[in-house]
Amino acid sequence: MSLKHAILTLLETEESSGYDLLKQFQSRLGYFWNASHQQIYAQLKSMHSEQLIDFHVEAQANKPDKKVYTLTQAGRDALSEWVQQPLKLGKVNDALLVKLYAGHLADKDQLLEEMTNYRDNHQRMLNTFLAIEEEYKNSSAKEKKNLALPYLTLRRGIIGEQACLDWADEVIDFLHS
Amino acid sequence: MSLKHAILTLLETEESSGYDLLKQFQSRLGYFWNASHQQIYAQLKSMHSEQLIDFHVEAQANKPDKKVYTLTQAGRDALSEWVQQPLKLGKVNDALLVKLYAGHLADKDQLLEEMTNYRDNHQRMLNTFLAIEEEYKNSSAKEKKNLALPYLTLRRGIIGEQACLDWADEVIDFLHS
DNA sequence: CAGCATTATGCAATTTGTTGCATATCAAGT
DNA sequence: ACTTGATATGCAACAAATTGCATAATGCTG
Repeated sequence: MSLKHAILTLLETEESSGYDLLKQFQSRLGYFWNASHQQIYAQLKSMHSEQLIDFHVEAQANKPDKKVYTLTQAGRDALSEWVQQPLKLGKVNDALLVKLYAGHLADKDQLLEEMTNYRDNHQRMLNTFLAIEEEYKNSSAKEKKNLALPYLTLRRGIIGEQACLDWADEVIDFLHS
Repeated sequence: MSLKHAILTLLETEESSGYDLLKQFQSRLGYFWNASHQQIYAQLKSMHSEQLIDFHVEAQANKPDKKVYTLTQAGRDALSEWVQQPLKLGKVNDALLVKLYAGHLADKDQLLEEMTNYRDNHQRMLNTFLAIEEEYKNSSAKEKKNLALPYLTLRRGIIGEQACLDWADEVIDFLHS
């Protein structure tokens, strides 16, 4: 049940609507968490009923109203308690690897297409992350200090995506041979 | 619903019991799939009711009996159909990154412990994978050809674990400074 | 021989996540 | 005017995963 904690973490930095959270998970935080809008709205509802978060409705010019959520004290407490608990190891479930393992059942062109598609996706993510890294590098010393930990999570994204690309190149090379 | 396909893939290579599958997911296939024993046994049951797999009970000396599952023709068909379908992008849910993002709420020593623990785990995985790679490299040309695709999935493990270690070192360096 | 780990299997309750559907506002293009 | 796309929210049915419990045989260690 860690979507809860991912949301608490984001709200701790800044108040957001469900839609804001969705967009963050889809873009710059895509590396460490993914969730659908249905999941997010449902989670926000249940967190509100647990009084971990509060909201107010904000009217916007040129856009529909939104519900902006903020942490309550209980929410802050729950987050800091969670941060102090040790984690168990994360699960890996990578369907592409399963598919490649069973790849003799598909034809080479299909695998190649899947792999180049995979490579393109990760290249796109890497570019996004590198752009954010540039922003960070150009920020003031004070900002850098404040953002040091988020920056390290970004580094995970960059290093991980680079690894994806290196591997994809190996596989594509093999499939071409 | 891809545990199903992961299991079909493994059974396509060799017949196995639920426990065998569990052990594979925990060790050499840990990189690409994880599942609990409850999940595996339940999945096998449902796949058997769908007639994708068959089993026979095998008595063992010095160990409890086991149910050894094999693919049926329908199972083979389902697998090769799945391999031919394009995948959607995998989800990432990395609680360690969430925690690091919110790391200012924990104390440095705790984060350090979490990170060194993470590093150790991934070092252990990397060592396992490297040992398997050695085996592969020492196998015959014929074997190498047969195992080419599984070997590429192993490479994903190696490259990915190395990336984990590189990143962990960056973070640990930072936390020490 | 008592206690613990490993092998081997499973059920039931609950929590999470997915899929499909539904609604509504506003901007921009055709 | 009409359609498409982005913003913004949500419900309901279903599938999948987690957690807790339960059983049973065997091997090993003290």
